[in-house]
Amino acid sequence: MRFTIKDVAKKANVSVSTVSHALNKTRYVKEETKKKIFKVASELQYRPSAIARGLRNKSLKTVSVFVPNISSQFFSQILIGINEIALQNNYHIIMVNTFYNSEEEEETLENLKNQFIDGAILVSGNNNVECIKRLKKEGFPFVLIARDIDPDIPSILIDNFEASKNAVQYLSSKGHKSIGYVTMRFSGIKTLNDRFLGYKKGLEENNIKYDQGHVLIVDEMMIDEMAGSYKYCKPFFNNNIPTAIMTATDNIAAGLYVALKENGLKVPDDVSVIGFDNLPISRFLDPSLTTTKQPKKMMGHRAMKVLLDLINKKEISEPTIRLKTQIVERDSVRSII
Amino acid sequence: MRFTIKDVAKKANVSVSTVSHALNKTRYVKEETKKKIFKVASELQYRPSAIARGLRNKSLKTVSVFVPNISSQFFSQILIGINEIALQNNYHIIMVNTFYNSEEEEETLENLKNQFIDGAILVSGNNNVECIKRLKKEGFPFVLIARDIDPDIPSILIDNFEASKNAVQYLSSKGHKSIGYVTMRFSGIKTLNDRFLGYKKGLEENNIKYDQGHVLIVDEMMIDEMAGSYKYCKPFFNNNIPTAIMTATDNIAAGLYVALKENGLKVPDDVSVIGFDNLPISRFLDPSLTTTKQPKKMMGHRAMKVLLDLINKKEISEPTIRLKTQIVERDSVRSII
DNA sequence: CGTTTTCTAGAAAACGTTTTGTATAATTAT
DNA sequence: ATAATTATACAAAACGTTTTCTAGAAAACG
Repeated sequence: MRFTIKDVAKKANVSVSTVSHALNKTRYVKEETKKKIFKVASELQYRPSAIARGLRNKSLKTVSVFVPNISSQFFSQILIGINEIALQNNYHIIMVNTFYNSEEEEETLENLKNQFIDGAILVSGNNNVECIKRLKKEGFPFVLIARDIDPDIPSILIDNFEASKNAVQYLSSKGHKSIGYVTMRFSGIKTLNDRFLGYKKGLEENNIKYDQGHVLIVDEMMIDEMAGSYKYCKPFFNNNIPTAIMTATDNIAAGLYVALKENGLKVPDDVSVIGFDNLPISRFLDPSLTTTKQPKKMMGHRAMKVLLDLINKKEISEPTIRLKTQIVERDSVRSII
Repeated sequence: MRFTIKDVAKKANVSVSTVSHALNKTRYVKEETKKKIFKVASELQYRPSAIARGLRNKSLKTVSVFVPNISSQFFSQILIGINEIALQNNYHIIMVNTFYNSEEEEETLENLKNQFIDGAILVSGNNNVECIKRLKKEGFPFVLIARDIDPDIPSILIDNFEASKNAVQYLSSKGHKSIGYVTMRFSGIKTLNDRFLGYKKGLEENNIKYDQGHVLIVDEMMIDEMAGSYKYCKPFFNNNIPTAIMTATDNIAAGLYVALKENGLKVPDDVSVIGFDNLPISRFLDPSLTTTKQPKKMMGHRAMKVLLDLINKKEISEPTIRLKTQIVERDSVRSII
């Protein structure tokens, strides 16, 4: 059995409200009385019920985080960042793994909204623009990460177009004139679409002509990117090999690695590979993967901070925050100049 | 603004209790009235406050899951399993990432306990036996995964000793007579200790003498196993190489791979490697990693099911559940017979 | 000395549900 | 025809807090 504030009040011979005020320091309470209350509270190991407090204050100090697939390090790293700030502020995190299921995301969010959580962070993945605009209209506090929908909606982003273009530029500077691209289907996911557009723009700026035959856009890759990438890349890159291949994520690159290897192609001797994300594993692939770094933990930090501001009705200066990316050079790209 | 049960009652011209009974089907309500209530509820988009319900029912249908490091696929796969069963039962999950910080785990758990969550699942990692025994004594519902403390405490486990012994047996059957071992410091973590003992027993049973010089026990590897493994393995395996190396986890193997490579050693030509866990990435390492499979998702399933039983005060037949493991053969072990 | 502050603290309302206790009308059983 | 049951629905209590109202006593002020 747990003790309630009533038990403390009774044992300390004071009223419930005095206990509350003493413990929360919300009013004058005589030093002596205060001492007694603290003593009794500690004796009984009293811990206020978060639920009761939540009912009264209309807040459980809880937010939920929606991620498509916690097993991808891109999302888990973001989650770690979110978690750190949440912890500092005594907030709890309800984790929801959507597996890219838009409807379920919406349904769960609707259920939690205002009846449980103070706010939400939606990470990447789904494309339910309507739902998100509705949230915005309702004034429900939420932040997007890696989901680019509307500049007025608080979002933590990178410049995918620019970053992707830069990666092509990088490959070009290493002498590559035929550059392939592997991505998953981006039905309306702006993040992925921007990367693809950046790739094309990069080609253009470096006078490389776009070759449909070097581009692979894969369905059904979302949940298990590595496996999906492997499965579809293997036949695709059997012949007709560019000198370099860009991938939309590091996980895709990991699958590509195996496909290339099984096709008898060595990275980077036969073909260079550049990824995107800079996941922790990228350093441990063989060869270690050159990639574009996204500041994942920082994105989590910033998102949670903005969310707290929204919850506390502080002014947000700029809804959309764009963080810097950076190419991390490792061993998967060969100079062929 | 959100509507409450009162709003529904008023608009439907009935009492609050009738609304509650109609919606929850807990008492006779005339068909006609019922229809009206449902209609109004849907018009107002009424959703009962989980918090208010939680206060009344003393349950928010929420459990918390403590994992050491969500960025490791071992934990994220377990989490996915837990999540699936939780979702089916309309339970929410509060995720807590402990980073192997025992005190913080204890503190957070103490804060959540009985005042918020209905139960907890503690995954691996820490060694706070006292705290856990106390939980047990208090009758608080919780389940351990991969944390072997006491047969009376509900736990989902594998037989680490046996599995590890089998791995040695497997290597021996491939002709290996010198077998190294890499693990992290296991100050009281029985799981890891058992694996090590299994390794030693395996050597013994196969008439291989234990060689201290082939065993590396690393501190400070917990949070980032791959990086830690790499850092310590590189100098260690510079000379004095066994023909095969076992690692306590796949992540450690991934770090070892890079260390070996940088030392000019090829897997499996120069040295065979066998991991433990069968993480999704293991298939995509180069060469793909032979390893012992733990049924991670299933462990999550079972744990959550047992936890629900505990919460609902159902009888638990056998507190400790041991699941089967299995060696997954891939390309990192060479036969040298 | 009377009046205004300042300490001090209890009573009660409120948060939004669920559930128990009643109460009445309608139906069925005896 | 009367008693027992069934169908129906409202009022009120309870869950454990926080906060507002109210108010007495002590201290400061003029």
